[in-house]
Amino acid sequence: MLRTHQAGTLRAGDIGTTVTLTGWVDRRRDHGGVAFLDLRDASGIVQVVVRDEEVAHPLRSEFVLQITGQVAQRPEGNTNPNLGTGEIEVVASDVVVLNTAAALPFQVSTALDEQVTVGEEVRLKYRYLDLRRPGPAQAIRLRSAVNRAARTVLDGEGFVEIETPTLTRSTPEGARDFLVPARLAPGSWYALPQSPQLFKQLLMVSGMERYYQIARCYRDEDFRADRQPEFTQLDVEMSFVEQDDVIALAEQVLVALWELIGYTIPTPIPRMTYAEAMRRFGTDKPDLRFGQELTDLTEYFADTGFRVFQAPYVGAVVMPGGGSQPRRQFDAWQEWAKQRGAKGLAYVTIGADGTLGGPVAKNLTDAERDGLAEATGARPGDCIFFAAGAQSTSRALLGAARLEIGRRCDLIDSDAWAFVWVVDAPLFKPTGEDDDVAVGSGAWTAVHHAFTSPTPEWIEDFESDPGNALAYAYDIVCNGNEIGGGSIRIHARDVQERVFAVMGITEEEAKEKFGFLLEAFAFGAPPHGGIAFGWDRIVALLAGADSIRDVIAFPKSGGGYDPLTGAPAPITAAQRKEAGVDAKPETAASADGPGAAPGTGE
RNA sequence: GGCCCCGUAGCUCAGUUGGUUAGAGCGCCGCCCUGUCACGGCGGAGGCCGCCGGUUCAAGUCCGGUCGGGGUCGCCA
Repeated sequence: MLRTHQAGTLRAGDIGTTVTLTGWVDRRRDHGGVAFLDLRDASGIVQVVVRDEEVAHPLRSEFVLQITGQVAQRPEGNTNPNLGTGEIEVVASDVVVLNTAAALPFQVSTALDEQVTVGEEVRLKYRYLDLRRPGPAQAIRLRSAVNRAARTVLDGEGFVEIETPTLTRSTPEGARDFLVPARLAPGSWYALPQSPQLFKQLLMVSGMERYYQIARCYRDEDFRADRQPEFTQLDVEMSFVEQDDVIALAEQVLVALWELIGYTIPTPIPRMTYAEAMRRFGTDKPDLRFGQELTDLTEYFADTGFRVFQAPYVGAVVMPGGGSQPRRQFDAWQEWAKQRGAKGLAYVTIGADGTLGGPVAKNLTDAERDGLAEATGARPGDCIFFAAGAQSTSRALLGAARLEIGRRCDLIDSDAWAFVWVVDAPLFKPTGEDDDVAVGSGAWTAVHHAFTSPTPEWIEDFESDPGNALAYAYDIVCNGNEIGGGSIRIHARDVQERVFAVMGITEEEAKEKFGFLLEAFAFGAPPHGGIAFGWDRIVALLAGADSIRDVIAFPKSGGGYDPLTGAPAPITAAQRKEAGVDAKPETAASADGPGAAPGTGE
């Protein structure tokens, strides 16, 4: 080793010891005859005193040094309470420059970490320098601790960590595949997996019984703050289990993770049905850190004369103190709603004396006005926002409005953690409802994925009422973020065929797309189910990061561009030729199979 | 793909109703400084104002387009 001690670990107890340290020059303070260097390594910072001006003068920020010297008590009044090593300093007897450093594109110094903001673009381009800073470095170290904690829990429960291929077959899942040309089979392509979903189910057929993997997944879709083209899941699958078993295991993992930041998640984590979540919060991932639940006013306005409220669904959400917003602010709400594809956002204000105001109020009868505050729970000074129309879109709008109200009115305790399982989601949704690409010829498509089992109550006759059939699936939601989800799978061939039938997928199409899985299931597939956690998002939540980019060592920026390596980049003509990118498929038929089945990704 | 915001020195930003030579802090370079810890002092370098076009006597500033970044809806579990 080039050193005997780590810089940040030295304490008063080391006084008198001769040590050799290595690290970077965090800052330097050169006084002519005496110079102070803040030497930084992974453990922290220690002050080094250099009395030889010849030696100290040429040193610059981020030079890599090897320092030998004696640990000494700092002179009276010169201690630095901001440093763990502030009681002592190292008086250098020998300074070796292990490497020099060019002037930096941005300042790295620990001392400036919280005072200097650097744009994300530069930080990502020089991510290796960014990671020298304590904040970004801490996030990456936390991620390592999170991985370790999960592995400890799963190893203790008898799970087997198994790697699955990243070069695989393009299977019809929800998202677009990343494709890799196969040099040895020009015109044929590998796909990068959107998730290890199919492989983990095969491992259950293998009798592994308990599988997990910290798995990289790839989806070629547009990005968001919480989305990257490659991302990580903690992927888990178990045999001979029911929903409660998977949930119990998942809770063990989550508890272990949040313990890392000193929070004990109360278990069991409460559960809510999908229907209840939609009814009360207008979303399948409710943020339970605050109230302002939606009110269903469909019955209330059943006989209304107001045209706008003569709709299949009328609902409302209350904005506390919103009654005094200026007109301009209400116009902004209209714009906000329109940006979400709504026609607008009707509202009623409640004056201090309880009289209703706003353009909608005069369209209501006296009776409708009188009972409104009570029906919605609104109080004087509040305002009530309404959405009327189709139930799903109206609730979605109110749910989004609720979140916006929570933010604007500061109703959300940012230190709170609110977990909930959302269970009993519908098994199918009508095709075309959200402008989905129609799958096969069916009127229905899977909400989760095509291998999700109906709940035990529905398994016999989900065909009779596909719209109300429930999936044996569960999502774990934290503070309004879906951080994981899974399901009990179909293991019986006849059930699988019946599900495909509802979705309008013919036997031939099923064989073409997931024949290998169906074949495997013919050889004694055990009942099984599992879950996948959105690892990047979970670590981001634990780290208090705004973006999952903060918890990924080398993330991509918008457009899938990596500012550090410059990927993606053009390839040479020779590479093109060798890769077979331009090869023409021999038959058009094989490349033109049935459409994609949605939602196979977990 | 739609909408919103941002592109000025290495970094973070200011730049008036369009008006001479585009500024600040930090960083960088040189010199000085023996107890600092965001050390200090003096001096200095550093700008295709993202790019292209337009309006104008005159554009960092106004207009159109484009590229890049961020956010959001679509999309995506």
